Amino acid sequence: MENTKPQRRNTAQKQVVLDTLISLGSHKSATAVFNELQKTRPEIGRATVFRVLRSMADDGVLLRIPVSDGEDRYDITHSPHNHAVCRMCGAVDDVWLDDEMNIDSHITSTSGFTIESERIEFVGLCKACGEKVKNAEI
Amino acid sequence: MENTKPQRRNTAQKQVVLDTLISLGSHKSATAVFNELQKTRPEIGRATVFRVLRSMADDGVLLRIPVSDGEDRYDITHSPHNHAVCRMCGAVDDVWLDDEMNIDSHITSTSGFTIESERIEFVGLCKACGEKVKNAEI
DNA sequence: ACGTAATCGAGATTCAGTCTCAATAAGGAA
DNA sequence: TTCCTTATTGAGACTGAATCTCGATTACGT
Repeated sequence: MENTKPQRRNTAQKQVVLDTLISLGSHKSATAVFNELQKTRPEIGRATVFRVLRSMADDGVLLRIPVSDGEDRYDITHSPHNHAVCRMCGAVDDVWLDDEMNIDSHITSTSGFTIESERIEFVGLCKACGEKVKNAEI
Repeated sequence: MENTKPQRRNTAQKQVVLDTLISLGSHKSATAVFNELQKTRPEIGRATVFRVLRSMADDGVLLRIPVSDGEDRYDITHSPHNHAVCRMCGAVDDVWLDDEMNIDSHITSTSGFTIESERIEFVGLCKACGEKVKNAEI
C-alpha cells in the first residue's frame, strides 16, 4: 500500500493560475481562468489550467463546486457553505446556512435569489466499495 | 408571451424508451437505456433517447438526477427524496430524509453507504434573472 | 383523407475534461 | 554548483455526454 501522494513542486504556472482565479473572484470555471490567462500568458496550456485547479482541489487548497448543467467552478476554501445556482444564467452565490432561520427566505433576503428547488447529494462509498477499501487496508 | 408548450404526441418511441427505463430499474442513464434498446430496437436513435428522457423530465413525468462527475440519471417520479452517490463506482441510492434522525447514520444503517461529504445545491433565479422574468410577465 | 406541426434518425457538432508523450524544470543529494 | 530523479508542462489528440441540423416521417385534430 504505497498510497503516498507524489511530491508537489512549486511552479510559476501553479502560482499564476491561482493568482488569476483569485483576481477573477469567486466561482470561476477552469475555462474562465484559461481564457483570462490567454490574454497575458498565452504560453500556458489548457490542460495545465485544468490539472492545476483539480489537483489543488484534491489537496484541499481549493474548493471544487460541481454545478448541474454547467462547468465545475473553483473557489478558495473557507468554512463550509453551500451554493445557489441560477437556472437561467448559471450565476452562483454563496449560501451560509444557519439552522435557526428558514433557509429559502434567508437566501432570498440576503442575495435576492428566488429558490425554486434544492438538491442534496451525499457522496461517499457504497456498501460494495466500502468493503473493498476495508479489505485493501488490511 | 406565447410560452405555450408545443403539443405532445404519443409515439411508439416514447413508449418503448419509458418501458425500457422502467424495466432497467432505478437511476439509469440515457446511455444505459440506449444501449439496452440497441439489442431489441436498433432503429431507435441516440438523439431520440436523450430527447425523450429530457422532455419527459421537463414535463415532470420523469425525474432527472444530475450527478457530479457522471451521466445524468433518470427515474420515475415519486415523492421528493435525495441521493447518495458512491465516489468510486458511481452507484446511486435513494435517500429518504427524516428530520428526526441523524442523516448520515440513517443512510449507513439502511443502505450500507458511508457518507463522506454532502453537497446542497439550491436552484432558482438570481436577482437579475428574477427581475427579467417579472418584467416579461407584465 | 388532409394538412400542419411534432417527432424521428443519422450523423455532425459542441464542449468540458482527460490522456499521451516528448521536453522541461524543481529541488534534494553529492 | 552540478547531477539526477521525477514531477510538471504544453500541444494536440482523444473521450464521452449531450445537443443540433435537417430532410423524412408520422400523429392527430379538422
